[in-house]
Amino acid sequence: MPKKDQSDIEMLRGTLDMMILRTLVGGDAHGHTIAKIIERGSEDVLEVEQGSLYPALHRLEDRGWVSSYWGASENNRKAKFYRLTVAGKKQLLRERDRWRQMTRAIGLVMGEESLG
Amino acid sequence: MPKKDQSDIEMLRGTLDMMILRTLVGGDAHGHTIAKIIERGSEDVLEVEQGSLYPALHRLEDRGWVSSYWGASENNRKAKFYRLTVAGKKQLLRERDRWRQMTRAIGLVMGEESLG
DNA sequence: ATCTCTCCACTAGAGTTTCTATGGAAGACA
DNA sequence: TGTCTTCCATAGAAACTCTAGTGGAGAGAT
Repeated sequence: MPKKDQSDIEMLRGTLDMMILRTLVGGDAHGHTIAKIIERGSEDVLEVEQGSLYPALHRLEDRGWVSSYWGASENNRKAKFYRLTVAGKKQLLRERDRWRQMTRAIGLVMGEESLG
Repeated sequence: MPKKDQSDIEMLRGTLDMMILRTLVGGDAHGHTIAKIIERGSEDVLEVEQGSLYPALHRLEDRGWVSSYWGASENNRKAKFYRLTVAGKKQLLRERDRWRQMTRAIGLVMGEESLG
């Protein structure tokens, strides 16, 4: 497995929570599945480490953006499922708008044209 | 002055260095000017705090992406000018490509369509 | 001359997120 | 029984930005 580049780490900051919320729009899911959906959805460009994923899920639950319950996974293992709350949906829209505004602003600074 | 939102902070992570390097493509500049160029270039969406800017400049210099020299500013004040090095130009291209790849990947996950 | 404003550089400490590296429990299967 | 895979979880380190300051020096007004 290739070593993660530092720039990857930094550029992903703050986007994991948003992508988790987005994933849950498609229905309740547990951690392992959420990670797979994000990874495959990004054409395997993004990697979701467990050490990032679970703290993020707990963070989202603490803030009330998601709720959780125990159930059985597709493979019949015990798994904690997460559900997007009403507040979480609003948060997702806020974060998506913010993401668009920020990437647009950075795009303006970086310029659309070639740098030589 | 409005309080900075946490999401702003996170989404800017890792992009400041890239934007500084990009700014220096237009010619040598000192810290104060670099900040203004980025802020105005982003239509004042981005704010560059001094507490972020100067550590970033020192970081870039340590890594060899920029070099520095003392001079006089446009207002005849003492100012430390920064110049993009050859290695810095290569780094800028790497970071720009990475930025494009990451934003594209995140865009795929977030979906282009409305969320309702 | 002195005061005040603006420009310009710099630093310490706190806060947040992510990483690496583990540990552990439980079903599937040979 | 033993091993593989799935699934959850945490500790400690690393990195960057923020807030909140310090300090100096030129410019212009009084």
